[in-house]
Amino acid sequence: MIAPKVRSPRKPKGQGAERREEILDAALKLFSAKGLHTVSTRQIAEAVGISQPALYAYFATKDDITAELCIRAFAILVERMEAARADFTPTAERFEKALRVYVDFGLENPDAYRVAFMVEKGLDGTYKERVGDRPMMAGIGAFQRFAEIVGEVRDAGLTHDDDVQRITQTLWAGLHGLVSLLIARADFPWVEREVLIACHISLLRRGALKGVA
Amino acid sequence: MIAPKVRSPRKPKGQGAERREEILDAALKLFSAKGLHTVSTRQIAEAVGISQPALYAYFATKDDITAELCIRAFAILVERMEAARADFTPTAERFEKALRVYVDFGLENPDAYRVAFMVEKGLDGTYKERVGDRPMMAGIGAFQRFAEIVGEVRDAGLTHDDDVQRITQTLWAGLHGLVSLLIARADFPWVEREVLIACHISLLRRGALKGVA
DNA sequence: GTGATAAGTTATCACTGATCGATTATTGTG
DNA sequence: CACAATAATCGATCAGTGATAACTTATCAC
Repeated sequence: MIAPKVRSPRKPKGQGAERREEILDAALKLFSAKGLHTVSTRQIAEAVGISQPALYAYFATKDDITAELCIRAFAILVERMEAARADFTPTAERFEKALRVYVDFGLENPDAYRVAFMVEKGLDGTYKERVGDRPMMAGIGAFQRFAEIVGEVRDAGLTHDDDVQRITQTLWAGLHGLVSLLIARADFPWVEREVLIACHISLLRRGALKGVA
Repeated sequence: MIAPKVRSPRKPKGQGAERREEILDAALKLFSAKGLHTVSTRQIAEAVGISQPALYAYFATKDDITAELCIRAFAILVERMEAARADFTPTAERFEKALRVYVDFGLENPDAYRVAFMVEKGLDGTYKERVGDRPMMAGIGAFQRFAEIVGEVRDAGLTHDDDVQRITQTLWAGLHGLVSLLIARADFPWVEREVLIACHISLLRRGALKGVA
């Protein structure tokens, strides 16, 4: 039983980008399986079948890998939000559906969600320096799509508050709380998950919209 | 300009617990200043004025230090919750005040809050194994005090839902979302903080309580 | 004094993310 | 087909991390 150490064949000349993809895939799987900071660059490299320094030809930093994963995940969220908005009509029911899109996204992409919103960005700003605001900008992109939906509801005169930024941020915080707790504290004695989500969303709807019991 | 390397005098025989206190103080300061995982055990030790391995006479693990800080912080939250409950009367106004207690606590103890609710507990459970659920139990203690307050409001017939666990978890998620985002994403273009908090709390109140515009 | 022992030390380990310079393999060109 | 150019990659290594082992020193009870 010697270590297998399967080496992936060297990529032909122009196909480096392909390897980049392999790295991201391997990293995502490992992060999902073992959590973010228990996974080392060496483990990622081994999963891909290359040496650890080879990673640095594709990513300047370990954080860059997670950042890229996060950006991609947000691209998906933006898509879903746009889809939700495309045929949106300002009713309470459709509004709840839109909130649900966010929750589902978070629960289906827990690792990307973690990287985007739950990873500590050192207070001295070292993380920000290196990785830039790109993941956060991607997050804000999704946030803005969400704000557009909220805007339609407000224009229909359904909201208590009429400041779109204010409502959106408040709702976002409300959604984020649920998603992040369900992800980070999965072992908490929660009420049945589907029930909790439904309750939470209808609470947010009652809080934001008027006239609906 | 040589490194000072001030050594703290050795503690007399029975006074080891005192040193433990010094370590916790130093760690809290460093964590607050530089963030959780950018602070090393060597930095903590130097701040206290002892060698790095000396820490391990008082804490089995670095995580144990943060866990202890977190437990202490939650003791404070429990106190505040009990104070809020002591003279509680089930009105919408007092209810909002209780929610505010939670938010204020989180924003005043961001590092403890981070450790308790926002730190990744490796999915393989290594963190949990080592540190136990003690920080989380402390958090749940606070949660239960909160549930008692919610219970009073329900008994007064003010809530939409009548399942206390359900309401409490939903409200908690709502509060946590705001607190954790304000802590972790302080640089996001938030609406003015006080306004946001007020909006968020009244949204939660409208969502949970009935009959109040 | 003299042992016992709490308190603290130095040296070291395995591991982490990251960098350096050398070394392949592939490619378009002569 | 041979050859230089270069993308792709590797081995060796660095400083820093959390943690451990073995040793020393100060303090205390008797």
